Amino acid sequence: MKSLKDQTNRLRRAHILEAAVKVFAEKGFHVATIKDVAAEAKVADGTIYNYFDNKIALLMGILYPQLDEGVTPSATMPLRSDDPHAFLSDTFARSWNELNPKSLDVLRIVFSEALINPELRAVYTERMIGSAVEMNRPTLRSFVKAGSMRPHDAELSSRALIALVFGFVMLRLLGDEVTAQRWDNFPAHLANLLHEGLAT
Amino acid sequence: MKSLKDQTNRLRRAHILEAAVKVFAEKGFHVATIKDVAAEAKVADGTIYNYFDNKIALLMGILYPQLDEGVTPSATMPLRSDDPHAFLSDTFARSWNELNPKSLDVLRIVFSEALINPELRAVYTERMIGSAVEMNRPTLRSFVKAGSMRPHDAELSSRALIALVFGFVMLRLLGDEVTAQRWDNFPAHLANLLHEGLAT
Amino acid sequence: MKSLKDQTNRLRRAHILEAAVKVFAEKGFHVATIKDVAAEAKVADGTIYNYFDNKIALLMGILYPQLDEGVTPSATMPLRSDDPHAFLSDTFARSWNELNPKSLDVLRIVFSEALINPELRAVYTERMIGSAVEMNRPTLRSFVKAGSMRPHDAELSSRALIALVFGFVMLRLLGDEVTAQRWDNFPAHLANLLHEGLAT
Amino acid sequence: MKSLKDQTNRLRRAHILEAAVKVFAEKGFHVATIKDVAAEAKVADGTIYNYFDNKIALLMGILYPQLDEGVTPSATMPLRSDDPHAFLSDTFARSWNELNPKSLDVLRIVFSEALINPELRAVYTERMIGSAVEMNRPTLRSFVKAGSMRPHDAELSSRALIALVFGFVMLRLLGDEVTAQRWDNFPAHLANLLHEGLAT
DNA sequence: GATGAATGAGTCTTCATTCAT
DNA sequence: TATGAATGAAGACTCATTCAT
Repeated sequence: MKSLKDQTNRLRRAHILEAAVKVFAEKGFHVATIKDVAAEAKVADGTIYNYFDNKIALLMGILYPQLDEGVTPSATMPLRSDDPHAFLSDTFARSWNELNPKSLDVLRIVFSEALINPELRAVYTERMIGSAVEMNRPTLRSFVKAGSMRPHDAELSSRALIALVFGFVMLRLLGDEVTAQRWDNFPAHLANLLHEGLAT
Repeated sequence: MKSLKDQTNRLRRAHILEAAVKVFAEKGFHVATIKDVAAEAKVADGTIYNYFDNKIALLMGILYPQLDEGVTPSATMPLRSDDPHAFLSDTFARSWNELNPKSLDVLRIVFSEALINPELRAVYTERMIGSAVEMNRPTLRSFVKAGSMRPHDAELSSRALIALVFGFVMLRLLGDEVTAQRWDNFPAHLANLLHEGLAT
Repeated sequence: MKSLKDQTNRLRRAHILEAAVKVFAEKGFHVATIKDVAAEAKVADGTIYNYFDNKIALLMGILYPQLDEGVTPSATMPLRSDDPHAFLSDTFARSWNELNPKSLDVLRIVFSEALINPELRAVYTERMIGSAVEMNRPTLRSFVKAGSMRPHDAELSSRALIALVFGFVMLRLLGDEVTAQRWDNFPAHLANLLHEGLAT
Repeated sequence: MKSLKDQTNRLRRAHILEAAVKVFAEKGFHVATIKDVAAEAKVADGTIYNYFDNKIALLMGILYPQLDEGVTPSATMPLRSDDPHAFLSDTFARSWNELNPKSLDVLRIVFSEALINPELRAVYTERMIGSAVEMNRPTLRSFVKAGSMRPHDAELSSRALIALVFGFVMLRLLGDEVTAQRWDNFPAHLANLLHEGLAT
């Protein structure tokens, strides 16, 4: 019984969150109204307040699952750490794999808001960037140590990997057409670029 | 006489815009109020409307000078295009040179707003990304043609260069501490990274 | 169920309109504030916007029922058209019958606003004056044709009838005391005046 | 010297008033702004305040000359009081003579404002209606006494005369086309109508 | 729990008025 | 005296939130 209620509750909550993601991504958190979200979710305004304390709680509800997963999560995709090129390939492939339309909508909301909301920024940066760095830096260091990568500052390079992903996300979210059209070509291209360099 | 009034007018306009940049960067365009901007500029609310039609005109006033310059502008910094490594160094150096605190504030505002405002996005993307690509792609292609870079898709690589810059801007704006602390190390590091690659 | 909500809705709407009539008549449309109307209706400011799009919609809400009726409407009062004197008596009696305090308030608002608002003027004039003329002119003509009135230009006379009514409305609205005190004597007096003339 | 200054002062004042009449008649007193009037008069906003205390003083400046004259003034047009029909003719002719475009503009402003402004209404009614009645009633009474008019309540008839004029002013101001087109036919028509009546 | 009308604090914007030049 | 920029009070309108049904 409790389980059934719980189930329904969870579903309705998720349903509202999904509507919120859509609406916030389209209009922005501040411009979108609770009425907009309610209309999208096909519930009454007041109903939303049965599942979320207030408008900001909606935003957090969108943000936190994302935080729980990290930006390069999913045990579903393995990450080979034995070979530098494979590692780079896997890193980008994983990120690209995560970047489906839904998560891009979420990133649109999160980026837009985190840029100007210090609290959100603090939470997000620590979790997302932190966990991404923790994932890359040790591996890069181990490659250098093992002599399979040339000596370089892994702290900086790990940031470069993240920056590349963030940068491409921005290019997509800002509507760059080439980025969108050739989206699937980038993981391999970037892996090569970083592994081989541009020099002859 | 006309010149004097014009001068004062320009100065006051610029003064208000500066206040707006500060306030919008701190609170975000939608959360910041005209009263906030007026207080920061130490003028009355109504005075702002002597210089700008409405709140959105303030945003555009911030945005357009930026657009006029492009993201990698400044005839002040030359860009050597004879040598691949020099070109990459100059490219990043130039971008980093542009990214002073004031322009980062502007980017904070523009990114945050462009992510959720299609019109702004259209203008910004076309101008900023477009002009940046026009700057990189032909040079990359000429290097490949001349045999001083290994063959690669310049369309993709030019996006990668821009994505790196955008990505690092995001890392800074999102408050990543390492990025801030080691900010000045990145241009050289990135130039090397892209030129030599990580392979041994 | 729908009927109940509809009913409440209509009632509240009418209640707000009534308050608006009172307030607009007292202060004038432009001087009266939404807060004034809300206070008179004993609702919050925002509530008014649940029933009317904006302040002008309130004005139109006041105006349109009036327009639907015409200035000399009401099937309740018959208008004898067999005898000239009876016709004149009925015409004025009818108008006077319409001119209760509530409709005088409405006329105060409409006249004041229509004098300086071309759109309102166009709508009002066409409907109100037009329908009044359509009512008088044919009858006057038929009386002339039948020989029960002396020959005269019915186009001009029909305007004179309307002008008399409008003029007395103005005298009342402008606060002329004699007009107010002897209000009920005018229909008969005017009918005689126009029928017999002043000549001996 | 003083006379010269005085002269200039008077002229400028009149110039501003003229602009105010035009602007107020077009937009209405409350909708028109001081800036509108200043633009029409081709002076700066502040200049108006050198000649008038505030916006309401402008309105009064428009109104008072009107009051000083009364609505049926002008010693220029004689009013024959020996013969009923001549008297009626002269009365309407005089009124019509006063109703030039400029004074109609003034009446548009005054009527619109007096309808909703009790103070203005009090002043206006007392002066305008009062003086008009003083002009008609005694003459009507004398005609009755002399037997050149049939017995009737002169108090009511004098109001009817005024109401007719006011009513036709309203018909014009509200944009009735027939009234405008046949404007000059009304004085004679109305004099006949009231003198002879409509009866055969 | 769901609903959606009511609320009223908060915002943008206007404009009469002032006053330094 | 003329000017017109600065002022800030005031008003239309929005919308997150509450709560009676």
